[in-house]
Amino acid sequence: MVEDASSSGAPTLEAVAARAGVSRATVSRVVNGSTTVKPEAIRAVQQAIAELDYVPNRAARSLASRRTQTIALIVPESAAKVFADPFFASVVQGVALALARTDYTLTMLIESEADPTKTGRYLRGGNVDGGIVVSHHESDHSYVDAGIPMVFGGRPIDGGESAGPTVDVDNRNAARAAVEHLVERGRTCVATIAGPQDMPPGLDRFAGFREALEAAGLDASLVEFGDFTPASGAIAMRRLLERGVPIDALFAANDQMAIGAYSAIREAGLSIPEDIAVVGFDDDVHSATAVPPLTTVHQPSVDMGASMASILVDLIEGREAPTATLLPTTLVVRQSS
Amino acid sequence: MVEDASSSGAPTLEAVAARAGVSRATVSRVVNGSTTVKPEAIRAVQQAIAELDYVPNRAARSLASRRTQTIALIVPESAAKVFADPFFASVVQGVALALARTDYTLTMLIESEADPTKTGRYLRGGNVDGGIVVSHHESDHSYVDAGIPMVFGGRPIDGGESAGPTVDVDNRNAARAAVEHLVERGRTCVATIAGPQDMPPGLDRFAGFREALEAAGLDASLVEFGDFTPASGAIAMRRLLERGVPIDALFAANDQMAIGAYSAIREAGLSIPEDIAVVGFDDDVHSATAVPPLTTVHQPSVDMGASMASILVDLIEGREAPTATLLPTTLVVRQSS
DNA sequence: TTGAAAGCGCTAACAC
DNA sequence: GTGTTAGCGCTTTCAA
Repeated sequence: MVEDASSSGAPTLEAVAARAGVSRATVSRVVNGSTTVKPEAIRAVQQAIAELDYVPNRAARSLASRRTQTIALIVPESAAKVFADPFFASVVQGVALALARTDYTLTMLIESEADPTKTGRYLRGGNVDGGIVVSHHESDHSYVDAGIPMVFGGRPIDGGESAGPTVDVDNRNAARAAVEHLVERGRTCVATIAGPQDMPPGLDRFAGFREALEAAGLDASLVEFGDFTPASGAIAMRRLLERGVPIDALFAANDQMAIGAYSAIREAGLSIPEDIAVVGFDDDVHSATAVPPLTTVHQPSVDMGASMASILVDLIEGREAPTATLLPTTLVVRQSS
Repeated sequence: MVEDASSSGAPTLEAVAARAGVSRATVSRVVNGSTTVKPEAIRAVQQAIAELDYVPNRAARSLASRRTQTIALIVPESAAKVFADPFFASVVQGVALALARTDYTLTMLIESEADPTKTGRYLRGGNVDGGIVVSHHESDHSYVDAGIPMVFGGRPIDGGESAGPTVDVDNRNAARAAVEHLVERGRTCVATIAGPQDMPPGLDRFAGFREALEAAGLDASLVEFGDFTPASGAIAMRRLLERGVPIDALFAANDQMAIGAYSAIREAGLSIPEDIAVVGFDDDVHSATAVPPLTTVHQPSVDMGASMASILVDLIEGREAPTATLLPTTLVVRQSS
């Protein structure tokens, strides 16, 4: 179906102007919602736009306005983890959904391990208006001074100044509350499967664990480390059990490791929660349907993504934005504790 | 740090040309790998590019060349599922990784339910060179004739002509093999939790289930439907058990529903695989660490994403590409069967 | 093999 | 309020 015999590709602003009987500038004004246009002109333009099925060309708009209306989502190449981890997946989902309601477009930037400077150069090349970083594993944030606004998920590694606003949950206090819950249930030999200690969530949840036990006067030496994967949780749990000391509760730094621990606990012929009560962290999709359903710390992951997106948009558009946003967690008590 | 006192923002091609002592056209040729440039000129330009830390401006390039070097990843607004589903997450990961090795950029397009035409208009607006569609729930693919190449994950709904190349696994035969495995293990009362029957994977896996049982002369009426979520799996399993007829095996149309079924089976005081053998589909991250580890059909999800990406790039660049790619599945036998 | 020049489709002063 | 006029930074004929 040919819309306009004289045009070859998509209709241009010029075609709209001609059809509406106004100048290109006026069409541009209407498209961009300028208030200084006569109502009748607005109507004429809108009708022409509809008739022609006109869509502004992003590249041209961006070139002329020096804005790209594009936001980069920066994920590490070890993206396996980013997407396999339901928590990150929800954060991404939150970002994407929030942005879908704006005029911004999301582009995914995988940090190439082969060429670590690629990401930074792309950001500095004026191709995006801002960036969202959803991992903290690396401390080499060479893109921090990309000259454009950046928002980070999770607090920066200690010592590293935050390069921009952060959106996070209070991991330490949330972990502390989770462990206190175990203590209140009468558990006295509480172990933990901590996360990697080069990542803030790993560090902070571990700190919360220790705080809770020390406050209760309990031993806090039943510790093994995992890398947030189910398999690492299973391995860590086996090591804890092999110590041969009594354990009546476990705090896992995330749900995936908790689920991994489930299998090790079962292998050992122990039952949950009778022999060992388990609490996780994240409240991912699988925790509610685990057997038994997992008590865990719920993080508002979709909201975190949405917050990051809206903070970034505020920054890009020159509005004020909080430099550190802490979203509330809640302990979801199910049958594992 | 000011690289070049005379320039304000990022260095332009013009600045590179000046520094290298050549024309802008020559710089453009070098950047785009033209072979008709003298080696010494190439070197001079490359050095200038390095010194200036020059990055081509995408918008300008796209405007002039009428190519965008951008590929859209189109996901339904019910993106909750897309990202919560580890299978889709891996597919996306495969797409992203494959594209990271090319000059193409991935932009995520969420199909707005509020304005269903938005996606189509964006695609038709010349903003991307091609699109990858990773869901088939909707039959309204209004973007099929967006005038740009499109690649689809999974075969189209019956009747709907494929609007472009598809990448898929042979769901029917894979399901059939999974069920045959149960039959070979001596199971005779095989139930299934099928997926939604408006989605090809749901349909095809169900068809494979029936085929296998009919070929074995067994009853194929133990069927309940779920929506691929763990919760729906649990509910469906409960309904199956409530029928009061003997069941000694279950084929779930995906792992998430299989895991959901696990809890219903346990609630009923039955054990896996002694009382009921279970086989899933997808081989997602959790299946190996489930208790017991789940026997399942492994899909090469990352490869599927990568295939979609490379097929799309071939199409965009005018190369031939297969219209239907079927990737191999393998039955991973673990302890649940 | 290289340069000059003409746009790509749009925005943004600046006049009117 | 609206039109005119320059470009935004790059690619791409066309000549040389």
